[in-house]
Amino acid sequence: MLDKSHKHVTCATCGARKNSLFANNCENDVALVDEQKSCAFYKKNQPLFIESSFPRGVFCLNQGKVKIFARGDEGKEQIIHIAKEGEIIGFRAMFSGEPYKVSASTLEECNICFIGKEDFLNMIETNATLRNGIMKELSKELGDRAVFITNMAQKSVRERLAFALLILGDVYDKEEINLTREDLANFVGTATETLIRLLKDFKEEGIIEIHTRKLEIINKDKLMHLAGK
Amino acid sequence: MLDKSHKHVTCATCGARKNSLFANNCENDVALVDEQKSCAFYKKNQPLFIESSFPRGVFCLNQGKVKIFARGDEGKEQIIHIAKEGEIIGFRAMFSGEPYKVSASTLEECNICFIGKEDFLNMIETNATLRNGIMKELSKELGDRAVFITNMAQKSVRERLAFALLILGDVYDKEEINLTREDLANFVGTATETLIRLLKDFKEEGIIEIHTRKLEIINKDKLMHLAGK
DNA sequence: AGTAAAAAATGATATTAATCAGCTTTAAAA
DNA sequence: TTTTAAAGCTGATTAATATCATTTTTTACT
Repeated sequence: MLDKSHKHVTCATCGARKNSLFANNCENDVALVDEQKSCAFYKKNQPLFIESSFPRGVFCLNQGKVKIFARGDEGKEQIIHIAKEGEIIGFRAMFSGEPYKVSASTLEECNICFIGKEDFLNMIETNATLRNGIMKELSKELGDRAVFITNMAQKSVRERLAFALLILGDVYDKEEINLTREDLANFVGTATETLIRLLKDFKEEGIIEIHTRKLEIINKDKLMHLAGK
Repeated sequence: MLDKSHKHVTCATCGARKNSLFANNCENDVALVDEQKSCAFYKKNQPLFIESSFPRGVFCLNQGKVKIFARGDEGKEQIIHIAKEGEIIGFRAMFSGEPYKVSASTLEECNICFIGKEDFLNMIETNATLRNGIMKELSKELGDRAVFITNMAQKSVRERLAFALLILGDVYDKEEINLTREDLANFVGTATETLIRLLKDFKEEGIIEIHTRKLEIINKDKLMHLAGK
């Protein structure tokens, strides 16, 4: 259970920071930003920002998981990414000059800090290490999305589910994967019913175990083989 | 018909540059790079670089069209983007530290200049205007790809074709869209046969005209409506 | 111009996955 | 702890699109 108070998470001692873009060469910057930033506890299913609104800053995920998703024409969510502890969320829109093209919402209880646009851009402008890290991250994600698009276009739902479970296995690390069937379907890009049937297949094939809503990967090799990697 | 010699295209007088990321505040940089860079004429269907190789620099498209694509497990191409005059190609991989995740190949005769990695990264490091332009571009593309993924997951082939034709209408501007059916299918993410049938439908509905292989958009409004925008 | 190869087109069929409707279990709230 | 709502599950049916086989047209080459 998380600490539900709004008390400040100090960057200097933040455990998530060592896995973040602020890990190296940012001590001075985070010390400065530490007083400006705000920290908050988020309940499950609370929005951080929504598509087509304008960004005011970036979010640092200290604890919990956050889904990043776009909505199709009929309002159906397509989950693009699931962010975990240490990730900085929403920095893309800092540079594009456009409104958000995606929305972000908590998947569980989270602790999240917020850094204002001015402060963030200032850091980017003056700290080359941080900036290069950000550029590297933007570039990596761009590459990942080329793969994502290709998978969507060419793989079957079964293959995409295998791929998705592998990604989620990393995101949830030692924990069990904990998403609603609908969210998982919206990540894979399929109907909820289809997803449920495939999960059952995977279970019967000894690939996963289903603990009510939580999923445990039993046979990662088989999953990799299925995903075509 | 293009000039087929390998003669140098001088940045200072390059017509494509004014529509490029090198348009503003780059006179000094391009003057320096002008002597280092190499320029070449490319025939149709020649590769610039291929997936999983390591980048040595970036390509400036002076004239012609270039497809950027990934290959699925069965080798089928998924076209991610079609670049036109003025675009800088392959800069993502300059920053990611990874090999290329996509391939690039000419769709027609092209004039293309090549700037080495060192020179390019130097410019980025020292020219904030250029750097911000690059970051903006990376960010914009990242947003576009979120939309692309969502379209792939949620739209029908018919809707995606409409969407694709709108994009291609911009890319080819006043010219007619000039792609093989297979390339178009690989952009839309469908089978060539399905694409051909849909093109026929669009033609019968008065949305496009088919001049053998070239396509002309007749009713852009209808296309926008179909694409769900 | 004539020929070969590539691209485009068409028809028939198979397959995947979506949709719809109903039912059960789990979680949340009164 | 009972009630209600949400999430999960199942079966039947339909629809969209891929696949396969073949023919026609266009383009490139000698």
